[in-house]
Amino acid sequence: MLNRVVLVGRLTADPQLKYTPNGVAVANFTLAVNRPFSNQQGEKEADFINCVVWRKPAESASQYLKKGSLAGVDGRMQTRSYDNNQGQRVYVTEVMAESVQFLEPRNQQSDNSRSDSANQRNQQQQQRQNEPDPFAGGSISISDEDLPF
Amino acid sequence: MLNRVVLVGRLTADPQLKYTPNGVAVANFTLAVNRPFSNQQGEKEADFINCVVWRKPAESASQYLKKGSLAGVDGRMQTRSYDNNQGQRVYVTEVMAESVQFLEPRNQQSDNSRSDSANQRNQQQQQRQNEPDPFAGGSISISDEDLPF
Amino acid sequence: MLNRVVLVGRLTADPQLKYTPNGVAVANFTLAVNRPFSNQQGEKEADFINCVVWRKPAESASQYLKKGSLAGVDGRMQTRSYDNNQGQRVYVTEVMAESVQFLEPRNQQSDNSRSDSANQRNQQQQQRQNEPDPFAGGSISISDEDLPF
Amino acid sequence: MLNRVVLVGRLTADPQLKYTPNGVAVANFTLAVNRPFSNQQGEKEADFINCVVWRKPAESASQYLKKGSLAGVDGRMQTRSYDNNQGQRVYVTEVMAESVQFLEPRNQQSDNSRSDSANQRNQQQQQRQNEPDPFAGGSISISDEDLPF
DNA sequence: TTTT
DNA sequence: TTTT
Repeated sequence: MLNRVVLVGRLTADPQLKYTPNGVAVANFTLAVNRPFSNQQGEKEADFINCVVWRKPAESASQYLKKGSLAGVDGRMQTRSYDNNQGQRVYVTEVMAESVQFLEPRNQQSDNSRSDSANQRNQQQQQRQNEPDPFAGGSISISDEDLPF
Repeated sequence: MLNRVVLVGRLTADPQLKYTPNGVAVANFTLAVNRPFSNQQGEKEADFINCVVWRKPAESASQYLKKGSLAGVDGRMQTRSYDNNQGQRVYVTEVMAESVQFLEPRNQQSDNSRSDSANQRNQQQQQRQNEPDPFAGGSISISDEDLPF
Repeated sequence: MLNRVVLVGRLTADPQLKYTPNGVAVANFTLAVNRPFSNQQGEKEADFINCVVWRKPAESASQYLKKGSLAGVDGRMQTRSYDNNQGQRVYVTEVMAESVQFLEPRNQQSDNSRSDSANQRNQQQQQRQNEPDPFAGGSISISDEDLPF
Repeated sequence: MLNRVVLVGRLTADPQLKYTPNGVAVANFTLAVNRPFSNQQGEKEADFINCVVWRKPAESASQYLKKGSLAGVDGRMQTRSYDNNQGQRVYVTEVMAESVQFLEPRNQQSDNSRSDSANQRNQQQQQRQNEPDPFAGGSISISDEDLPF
């Protein structure tokens, strides 16, 4: 039962870092992966692939990646479903990234090139690391049951 | 912009073979790929991954695979969206299979073990091959614009 | 720095199970992977790819696989070199399998279909598991320094 | 019989472009792919993986890549053997790259940052493209029989 | 809801 | 809507 995905593409937005009620880090981001060939109208197309990362690599991704970053992902495809607020079942396919590569040339300068939301996220995260907050992730809906291992 | 997926799993149902208005074969099937580990409730879980194949391998898949068959897929992840009849945008992620492997031990007997729908499909297909029908795929909604190349 | 390999093929011989001086299991086997197309002489060709597995999956591979078994491997390519007894440097490329799939239909009967060397190996292994031998792997040249992690 | 490899690494040297007697382009290069973890001595290690590309992507690789370039490869593992001049059989494992990605940020300037051998190669290549030389690849030992398709 |  |  093999299940392996490898992607290289660019983030469509800054990664979103959250914490489960138990304090486990999860980051979500979408990779835009350009298709090798143009379509019949001669347009360049891309696939937009949702990725999830857990634990340490989640925090690294959130720290080193931002909108537009070139990144590589090695992971597995996963599917799940939930009922939306209109009572309809929604099916989700995403990539559980086991490792994330930062393919952007190391940026020697300070991080002020970072997008605003990335800076904000970063501050929150730093805060969290200094004082392990009992309310960590308290208001978010991800659950420890989604943990891959 | 790498995009590569490799899967081995079992078909949840017989493949669905169709033809575009131009007579190009497309087959759809879903692979159930069991996860390597049990979840926190100790249950075995699986991912259900939708696959599409075009042209010759579509016809082979439809001929050699049926519900429950073990198959390998080598392809790319693709995303698309459409508006459903409630006017909502639905996002779809699927695997465009470039090659499909039949991992079931070659079945030496006649094919009467085949599920009913597989037999039906097969008859249709045979008919089609004998008399290339001008209405081929006439009533289906897939379009030649989805062709990968 | 992505490095990912996925293979499905047949073992050219029974796996070889050994133990490092520290008692860590390693298995070696070669997968014959048929090429998708025939060559210019119309002959079917295959690639013969050396694989290594460590620890638990090494013991499982040695237990469940034998010459001719269909198996899937998910791992990484590795290279190393050594000096042979003629004093020449030999370069080796192999696949470090992180997981091995047994794609043969579960064989319900006893294992007497097993090749002789597989049975032998198996006996040795069983012995080893019963009385953890201080000389384990004593006479073999693999080293704990090759351990992947 | 799946066989899929995806790599991201850096070229250890400029690619070597040659032509078969029939004028088909082949490029060879080695990718250094850093391992994710340090070894037991705390040293960072890398795997050095030989790659071959044919036809158009061979010429692109030779044009856009040089020693040190970050590149991605999507392809298949291949093995072959030959007898060296000491009459010994040498076994070779390499990656047949079906596609090569240039992951270096597009270099807006002229190409004078190119290594000398790259420039030389390039000139030769340009010459070849202008006047399709009857002696193309005349002195090299690669054969059209190695062509993948 | 999409990236360079 | 899910396979052995």
